Amino acid sequence: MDTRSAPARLRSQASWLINQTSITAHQLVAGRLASAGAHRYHYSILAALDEFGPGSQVTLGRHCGLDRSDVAAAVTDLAGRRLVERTADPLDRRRNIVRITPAGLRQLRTLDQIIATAQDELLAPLSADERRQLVRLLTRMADHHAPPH
Amino acid sequence: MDTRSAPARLRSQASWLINQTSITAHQLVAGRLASAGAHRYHYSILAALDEFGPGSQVTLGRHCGLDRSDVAAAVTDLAGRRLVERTADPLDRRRNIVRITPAGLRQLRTLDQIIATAQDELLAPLSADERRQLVRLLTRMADHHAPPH
DNA sequence: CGAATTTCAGTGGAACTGAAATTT
DNA sequence: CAAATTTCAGTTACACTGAAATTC
Repeated sequence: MDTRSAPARLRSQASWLINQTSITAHQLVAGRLASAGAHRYHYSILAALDEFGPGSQVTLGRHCGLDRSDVAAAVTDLAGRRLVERTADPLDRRRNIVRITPAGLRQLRTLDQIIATAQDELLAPLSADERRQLVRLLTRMADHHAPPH
Repeated sequence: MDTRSAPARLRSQASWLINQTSITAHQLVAGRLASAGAHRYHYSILAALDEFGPGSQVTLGRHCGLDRSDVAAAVTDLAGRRLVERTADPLDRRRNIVRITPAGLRQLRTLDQIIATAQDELLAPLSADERRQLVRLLTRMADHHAPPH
């Protein structure tokens, strides 16, 4: 594809531009994470556990916008690598309590670096000021379309 | 998901924001197109045929960033609905020449309206000035990451 | 021959749905 | 009983790949 020769109709549509950029972003981020044996979901979950502390899988999913099923699968994967621990909640035995391990914290730091590099690649054509503007505008859109809390 | 309560790490990353916004955009656009019995690929192809005139499937794919296989399937679909015509190129019989029909043009006008409405919904939280800024920044990114032509 | 085009079959990740099992 | 949580099986759309058939 050469987006520069796309129909003007598409080139001027926010949804199309966002989608094209999302494909590029995904290729950059997922590609780099894959070479570290990691997955996009893994990073989100480790980040949420680090920032908010241990929590149930439903809570995790709400925090990072992941589906319950995908959280279950990702947590199983992460637990197998000893990056998180999954224990039954003694106060409510329907729930699992998921917590990050020291190894998980170390992995999170590594992934932070990897992802920062990908961001830089993605935002290469923008100045520091423009990057802040873009993040500001996208944040407003994401917040606006988020369900009421 | 409530993106407002996502980890700060994710909320500040351009790639994550773009991805979340892309999901929203896709839901808005694809949902509305579906109620008109249409598909995202269909709109791209009709728009390219309208703007650039008849062309081969490879050309179509290059113009709107679609894979050769997806173009083949979409053109078969569109031809079945008589929105495009597919004829063999007499000068190079490896090629198909795809052209938009009058019915295809009418459908394109309809889809234009549908998609414009979705854009408005997507960009609701932004002022007219901010919408232009966003499109400008995304265009720069898309162009920068496009392959050399 | 090599290269380009179309077409089909299929892969893999992503977002999501339905339903069962368990517990509150 | 209804509601919440986890888990599994499966679905759909999407981006992409490999390979065959045809033609240049």
